[in-house]
Amino acid sequence: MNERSFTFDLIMHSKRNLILRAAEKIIASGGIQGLSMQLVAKEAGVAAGTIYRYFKDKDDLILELRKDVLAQVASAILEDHHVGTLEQRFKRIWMKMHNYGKQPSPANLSYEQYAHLPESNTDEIRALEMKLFEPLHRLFEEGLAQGSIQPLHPRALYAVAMEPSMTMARAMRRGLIEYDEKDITLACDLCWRAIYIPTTPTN
Amino acid sequence: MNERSFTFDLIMHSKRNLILRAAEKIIASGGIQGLSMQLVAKEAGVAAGTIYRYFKDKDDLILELRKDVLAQVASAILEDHHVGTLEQRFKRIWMKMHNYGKQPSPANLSYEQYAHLPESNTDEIRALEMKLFEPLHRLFEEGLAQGSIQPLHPRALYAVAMEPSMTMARAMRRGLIEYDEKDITLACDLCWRAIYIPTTPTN
Amino acid sequence: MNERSFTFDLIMHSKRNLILRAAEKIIASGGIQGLSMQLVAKEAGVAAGTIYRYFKDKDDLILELRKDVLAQVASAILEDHHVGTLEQRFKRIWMKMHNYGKQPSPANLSYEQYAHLPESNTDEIRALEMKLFEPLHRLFEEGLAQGSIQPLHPRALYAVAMEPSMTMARAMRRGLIEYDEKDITLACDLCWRAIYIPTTPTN
Amino acid sequence: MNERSFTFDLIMHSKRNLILRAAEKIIASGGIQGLSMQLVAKEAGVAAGTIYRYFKDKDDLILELRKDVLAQVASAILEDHHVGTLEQRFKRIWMKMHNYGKQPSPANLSYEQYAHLPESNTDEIRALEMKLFEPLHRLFEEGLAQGSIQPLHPRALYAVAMEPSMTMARAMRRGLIEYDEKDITLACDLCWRAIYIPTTPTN
DNA sequence: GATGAATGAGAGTTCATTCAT
DNA sequence: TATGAATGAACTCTCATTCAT
Repeated sequence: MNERSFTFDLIMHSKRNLILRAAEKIIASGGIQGLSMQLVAKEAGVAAGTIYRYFKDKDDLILELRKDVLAQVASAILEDHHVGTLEQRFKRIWMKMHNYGKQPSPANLSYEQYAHLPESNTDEIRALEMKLFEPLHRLFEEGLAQGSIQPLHPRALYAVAMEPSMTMARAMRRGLIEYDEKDITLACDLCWRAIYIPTTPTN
Repeated sequence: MNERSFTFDLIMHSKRNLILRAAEKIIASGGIQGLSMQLVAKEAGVAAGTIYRYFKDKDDLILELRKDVLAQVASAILEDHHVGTLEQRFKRIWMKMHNYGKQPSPANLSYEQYAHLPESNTDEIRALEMKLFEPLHRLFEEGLAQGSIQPLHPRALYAVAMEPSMTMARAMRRGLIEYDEKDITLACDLCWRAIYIPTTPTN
Repeated sequence: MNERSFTFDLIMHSKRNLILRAAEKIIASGGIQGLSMQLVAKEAGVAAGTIYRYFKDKDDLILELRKDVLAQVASAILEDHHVGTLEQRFKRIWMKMHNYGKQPSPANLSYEQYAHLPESNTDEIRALEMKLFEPLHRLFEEGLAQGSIQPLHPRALYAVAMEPSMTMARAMRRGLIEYDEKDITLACDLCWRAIYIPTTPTN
Repeated sequence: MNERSFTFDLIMHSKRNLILRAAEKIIASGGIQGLSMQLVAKEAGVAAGTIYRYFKDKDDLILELRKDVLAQVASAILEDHHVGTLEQRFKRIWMKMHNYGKQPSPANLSYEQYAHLPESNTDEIRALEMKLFEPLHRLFEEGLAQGSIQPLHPRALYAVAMEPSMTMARAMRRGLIEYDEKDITLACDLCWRAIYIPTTPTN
């Protein structure tokens, strides 16, 4: 049964994955509006009916894709997140986020399509987000605990210091502007200093 | 011709506006996905065919609404933008943006639906954005000229110092968190200090 | 407004009727299973979408058709129902029902498709049935009141004395058997005598 | 070959039967419309493809089920059909039919789904019907031969005297009415007297 | 024999758009 | 100008049937 299960899982996973990747690609280029089940089927090289073996309906496909992409983003951004000082860790995440957000990959392009859907920021997504980005959350908590980060809610710290990374990446990707290495480094540093509280030597 | 034109314009404008407001409301509550021409017609109290007298097609309606909403946002945010010191002007805009972004008005709710549409960030929208937010742009340029603001492209300055205002507003509106007055003031101040360069006394 | 309403009603009614007749015809020849909205549209000579202006969905179309056909049957059967003695009235209805049930008209053929649908014998249909066949019901009630009909619930009287009329008609229509006039008259008479109580002369 | 054949037949028959019972149950609760091959497979605990080993296609499954159910009904109704006088035999069948028709068993509920399908009253079904209900047919023939039953075709006799039994049973099952024992007995007796010719003593 | 994943035609339904009034 | 009935292409989803395992 092991052998069979294993093969089964591989096939299962591969076809499911095929469909997710196809949907991701379509959303990346045409937005959620452009996502039709026929198109996904065609892009994935399966029959339309097959999609429904792996996903309950279109909404379910979108939800699962969202979770999948969220995991991709998190894993890309949080690589090596625990190495170094607080500042090093923060800046590494900032830069990885920036570099990830800059590229026009399907995963990244589709990512920003989900964020602003009304009604669809379900608890399930939020809980997953919480779980996946826990290291970032913890980084802020640590800083708060040792008094080296401004006393704000982690989400506010994220808004002030991290969101600019994505915003700038998006602007670059869209060709609104071109930054050189120096500018990025400066922006990253400014973000860090915005929330950092230098320990004042007593004397 | 004047008299007739005037009346005509009024009617024209009122009906066109009726349609835009209806579309705005629908997008605010159901997203762009939920926008159907029949629904707009019903909400606006006109016949479906009438919409096509004022807008070429659905895409045109959305584009025009986008421009309309952008103007609303700009005017709400940039009120009194030229009064006071650089810091006062910056903080006034930051707070207005935050307060505007917090409220669940149709204009605001529909606003974020447009931002991330692929393919549709046309030059036309960008040019309009440029024009409408010119005061903010000028504020940064002034600071750069007098050396009191970090040497970054205005768009980067916006990303670092302004975007957090909207991000926090959105989080509040969605009930992800609650900030009190003090937190907002602190966040606003941190954003300002992130890009501000204090003038060093010469001695 | 009268003029317009009138025209409107005519058009409204004519198109709605066109669709009902098309559906009736299709059900008559292929059963409810064979009823597809595309087919109805084609048969009625309208676009598929048009059906949805007049009927909420397929179920609604079927329900409305059912009501329509029920009314047709009732009016055909109950013509002149109040003329003559109890026996004459009973036998007239019996014969009309028989003659109606014999013919392979779309209305009649589709009629028997609805009767045995599970779950769909809604209160609405039952109430309509009650109302439309009220004269028959009253005929039984009269006979019961004057003691000239067997003391059974009207529905039982219907089952015993009327249903055979339809059953025989169906058998003829399906070519299972051929009756001549004499047989029908005999069967009709037997049905009447089955529920009739002769008034016994006192002496 | 005998031994193997026997086992084979048992298995064959048991699986085939499993499928028929599953289909019967599904039709009983959801009508023929609700019958899908995947549902039958699930209910029967076999794979979808397996059904096609025992039945050519869906139509064949329905046809075979129809025959199966017809046999069930006939055997339930005609039990002990040859015991007693003509009247006793008739009334026994009438009552059995009534009692069978009253119960909401899968077999009975699915039975009435087939009766009114157009196109499908095939000669095969008719021949089987003829064969299965032959005892009832013979009962009528006997009565006709000895002049104690009205001179009508057996099918007409069935319509006049037997069909009411089923019609009343259906009405009870559907909750349209409640009869007590006395009413049923009366109805049964009326049906019998409707076709019975008392032998007139000569002088 | 038995499985059940895969197929794809076809179902019901929606909706942007047109056009006679 | 304004209407809204009508259109029909395109949508999501189901399901009878097949076939490699």
